[in-house]
Amino acid sequence: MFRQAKQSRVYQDVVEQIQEAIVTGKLKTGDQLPAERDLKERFQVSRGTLREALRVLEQKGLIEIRTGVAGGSIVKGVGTEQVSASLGLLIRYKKVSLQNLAEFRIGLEGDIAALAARRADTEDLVKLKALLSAAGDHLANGPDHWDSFITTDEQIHLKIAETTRNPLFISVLESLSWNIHTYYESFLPKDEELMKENHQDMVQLIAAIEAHDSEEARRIAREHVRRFSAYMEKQKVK
Amino acid sequence: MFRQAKQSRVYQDVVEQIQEAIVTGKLKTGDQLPAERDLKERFQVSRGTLREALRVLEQKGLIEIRTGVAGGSIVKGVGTEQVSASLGLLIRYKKVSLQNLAEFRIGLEGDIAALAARRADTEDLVKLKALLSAAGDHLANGPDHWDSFITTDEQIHLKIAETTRNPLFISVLESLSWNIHTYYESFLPKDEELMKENHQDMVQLIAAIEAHDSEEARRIAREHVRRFSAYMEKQKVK
DNA sequence: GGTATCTAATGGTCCAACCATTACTATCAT
DNA sequence: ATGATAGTAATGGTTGGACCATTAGATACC
Repeated sequence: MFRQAKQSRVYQDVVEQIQEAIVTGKLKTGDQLPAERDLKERFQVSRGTLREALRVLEQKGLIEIRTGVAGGSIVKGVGTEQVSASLGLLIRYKKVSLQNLAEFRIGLEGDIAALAARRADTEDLVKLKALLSAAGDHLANGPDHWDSFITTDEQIHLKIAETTRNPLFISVLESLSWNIHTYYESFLPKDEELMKENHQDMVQLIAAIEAHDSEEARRIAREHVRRFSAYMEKQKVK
Repeated sequence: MFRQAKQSRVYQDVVEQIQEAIVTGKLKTGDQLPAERDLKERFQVSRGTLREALRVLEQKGLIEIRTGVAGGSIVKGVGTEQVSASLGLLIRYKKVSLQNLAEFRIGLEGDIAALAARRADTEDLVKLKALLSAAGDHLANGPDHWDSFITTDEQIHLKIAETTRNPLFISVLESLSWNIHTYYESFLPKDEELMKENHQDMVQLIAAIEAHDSEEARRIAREHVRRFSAYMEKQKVK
């Protein structure tokens, strides 16, 4: 019913004023805030208090702070990084298992593929095919290029997510990929046979997207993630 | 290829040490950190620097700070609040539309329903039916109880998510619901006919879950969210 | 014309003091 | 005894001032 009474913490007021200016567009991405010693005068607070406010804004991803002359706080706008970061923290804290991640990802990538198949335009397809061909090259160039292959493979997944034009799909997938990479890297497939299979999946998936066959795209994507995850699970047991 | 070189900002080091202790479980929810004047000695930093670190941790939702004797920093653990908050910022900044939310939710709830149908046990079904019956009562009691109906409806959705036993589904759905409620509350359906329809959807959905018919559950859930979202979109235009 | 050095502005850190809030305690009136 | 009241001390919140570290631009030098 009621919210907690407003805490009269000075720095919080400073945070709100600046945040509001950014969210409402009075401050635009790239704009530079006055120097700390100026701002402290304008807000009539001490420098320490002002700095606590800036720390909070930085943590929210709204500003970026650089040192040196001509340094200072520049406005970053609002991006998806914070969603990814907080989701990542949640994953680590809740000790979300590889299996949980995989299960979620199967559904997510399926939905993404289905939507992408409906919305892909020529430009999307050009970029996807370029990535696909790059991945194929890396695969053909032998074991030394397998890391590049895996990186490119991830880029393909991300590009497909971008094709949905929906920032939610993009940032959630980003966060998931990042977390899998960071915490389960050692289980990633380093097996040539499997990588070839993965590559074949991608070829088929992109073909389905090009044909705007959304249910087929969903099916392929789900099967792809499922196989990939099963392999990782097997690695883990070893 | 390379990540940005580690910035030698003292407060950042303090943040990482405390955050690591929390995430790895050395510090548990409810634990109290030493007083600022103690901590500053342990980390060998000034009080100002320490406070910047605490501000960041507070912003991340990892600790809560209370004033007064016996006050101090207490560990909060990691919840979905931060994910919700950063998502909320994106919504306000107009990077995520109601349509984006709806689209994402259709996929998510479909996957959740399908999984829930596979995993629901007797206990889950008992709870779901209890909620369902409560929702039916609220609906029958007239307009004064419509808010209760909506609340109960959300609880049903959440309970279904819990039935998946996967914290990712639960957290993401929670975060989504919270944001829809907060930023699009005025578009929520207040129409009796529609609410009855929603309730019917729930009856069917839970029946499908009980029958462990996962694809049918998915279909119903998707259709349900789709209709619900379409109504909200229409309200918005009005 | 290029290179090295200096300069000044800016963020980062530290210190010491005092204010504001609040759980606990001692006191006092009933 | 008991309940209200005032005092006390610990804790976070804020302030002002000083100095350090970093860096873009100006200057001097070769």
